[in-house]
Amino acid sequence: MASAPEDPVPRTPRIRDVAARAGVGVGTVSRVLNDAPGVASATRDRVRAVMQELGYQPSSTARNLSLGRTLTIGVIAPFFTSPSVVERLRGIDDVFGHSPYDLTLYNIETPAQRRAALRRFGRRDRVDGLIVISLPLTPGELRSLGRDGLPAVLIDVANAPLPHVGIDDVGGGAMATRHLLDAGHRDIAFVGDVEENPFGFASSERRLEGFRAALEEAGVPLPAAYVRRGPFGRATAGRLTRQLLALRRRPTAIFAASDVQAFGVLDAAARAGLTVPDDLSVIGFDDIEVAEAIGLTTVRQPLRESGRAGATLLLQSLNGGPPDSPPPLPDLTVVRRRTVARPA
Amino acid sequence: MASAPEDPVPRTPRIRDVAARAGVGVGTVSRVLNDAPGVASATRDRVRAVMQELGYQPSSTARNLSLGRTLTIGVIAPFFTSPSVVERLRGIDDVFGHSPYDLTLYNIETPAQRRAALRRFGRRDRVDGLIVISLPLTPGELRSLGRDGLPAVLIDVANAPLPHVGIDDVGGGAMATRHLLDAGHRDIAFVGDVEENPFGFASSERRLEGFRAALEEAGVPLPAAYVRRGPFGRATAGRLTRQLLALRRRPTAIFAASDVQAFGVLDAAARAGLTVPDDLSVIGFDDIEVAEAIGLTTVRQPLRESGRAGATLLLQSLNGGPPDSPPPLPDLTVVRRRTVARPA
DNA sequence: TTGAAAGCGTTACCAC
DNA sequence: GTGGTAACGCTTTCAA
Repeated sequence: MASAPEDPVPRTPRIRDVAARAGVGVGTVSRVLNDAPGVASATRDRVRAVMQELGYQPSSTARNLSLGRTLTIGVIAPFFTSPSVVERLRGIDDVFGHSPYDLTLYNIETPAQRRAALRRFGRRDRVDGLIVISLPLTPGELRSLGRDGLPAVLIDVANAPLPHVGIDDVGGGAMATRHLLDAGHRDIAFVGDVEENPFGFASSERRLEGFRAALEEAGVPLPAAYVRRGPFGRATAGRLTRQLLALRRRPTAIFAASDVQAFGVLDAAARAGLTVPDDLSVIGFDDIEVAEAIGLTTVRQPLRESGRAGATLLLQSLNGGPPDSPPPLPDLTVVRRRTVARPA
Repeated sequence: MASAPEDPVPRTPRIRDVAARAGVGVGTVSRVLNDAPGVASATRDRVRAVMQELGYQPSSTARNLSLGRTLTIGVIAPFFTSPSVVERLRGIDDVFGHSPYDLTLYNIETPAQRRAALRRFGRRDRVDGLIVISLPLTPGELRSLGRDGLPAVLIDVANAPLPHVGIDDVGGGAMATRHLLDAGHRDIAFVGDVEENPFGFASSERRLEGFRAALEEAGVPLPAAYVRRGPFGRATAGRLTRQLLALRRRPTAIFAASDVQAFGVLDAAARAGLTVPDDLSVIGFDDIEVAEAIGLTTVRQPLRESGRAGATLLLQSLNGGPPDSPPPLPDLTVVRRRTVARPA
């Protein structure tokens, strides 16, 4: 039998449908919805039953508008599929995965995306909080964040008056360098990121700073040609390494500013017919998951923990907590594997 | 000089502030905002100037409520940091990264999270569309999606009346098996996922099906003990492999249902003092990025492309397009590297 | 070309 | 305890 014309068109029910059907006001339904006190338990049950019957689900958009919050956290990260970022994301999810907050990801691969993301997120009403990974903010960006009072935390960045979590890149760079020095190397080169890049990555430069300092402290000279920088990536690192290996006085060891770049160094060494670590020692930075499989000696930094720490910090300020100091991260350590040996 | 008491408290401007200041109605401002026709260009310019001056940014929540859309896409995936999922996410971002849509990620690691995610997202007003990766939906879940008419696409799942993109896992399993057969192996074992798991992964079983078929076709017997299944993961795969290697008649080759599991097989082989591929051949499935570094022979499936295809499909239906057939994916291929050889 | 006003679906305040 | 109603900030229709 076809439905009679007076049948109401079935549409997703609103709060007032529930109210009408239960014979109460919308206010009461809202109270039931939010487990607010001041509703007779008989009424509460009746309303609940109607909700069930109608399959009612509140509109989160409307709730957001009314409450002025969105229950979502924005995460801005460059190249979110790169291993180190994925690890940090995992840490963030450790914290927010069980919270009522959703995570909206914003991947940055071009300066235009960066601007778009900060414009879109830099507004209190789209997200309740912001986590920025490895992207130093400009003064202007900071200002616009501050204006809306958007809670934000920075991971792997320290250039700001915002709470942040990071590691001692300078110390880590020195640590890697000393490991090479201790193995007896004196001709040590560096492969890292370009100084000025559209994203403003800075960790490579800080690690280089530690590298220089450790060398100087040990009284080991550093030829200018031993410092090679290029756009982040495995392939680029390989190219830079080829230049290094073509030098008259070839380095016996290379410090790469990241594991991904270290893999590029390894590629180039293999292509040049060099055996690692006999002919060339290599040390990386990060200790991403693959590093173990490859046997890469590297400086381990607590990636996942950094995500967790940043997320925890944000959650605190979301809960109106005081700007707590960031929870301490595990120390950097050199993980000895199979790519560093004494020079021939 | 302190600001006079009559100074308005600086708060983020609303549309009516712009309207008041520009001496127009909010309707006009809205029209300017949306580049709608019917505004004198002088008025338009004036309004634009005021927006600039006030640093006005429209509230997306309010706009969403009014328009009945959210400009966000929900992505539900198990273990979103696992390499194959990350690759698919990358494909999804290829498509949506330049669209006005935001991507909200929902990571599923427990059955409770699964329920929570589908409840939260299975509602038209939280997201405009849904992408589900590697998670077969129950009839009930499908029904609730259908009711709200939420556009959804499935990746790596094919159990539903919803548009989906996937590969021929059965064929891929057979392909891997034939590669081993062609190398001369006759004692071939399988390491994969448990049949019944809380997430309902099914690709492992389908690959096993292809495995069985290829063996049967070649007239090669398959001892029951040669099929080992356990919870997904590298460590588990290692344990299963140890059991396999302890068998009286040890297999000379192992087909792992995924690369991650193949790494577990490799781990176990190394621990047992076996050389790969001399003592044991291993083939995986997926061809995740690490596979190349490790030299793992494997079946390549187009992971990133699958994400792109799924996202494209969703974008089409979001734009009110017809339920187009999914764009064709590249074929599966066996990538020969260093873990398969003739049996001793 | 423009302004006023009625939605969009909640929450929260104020009476009763 | 409960119902009515004014926000929340925008879009869109209807008149002028």
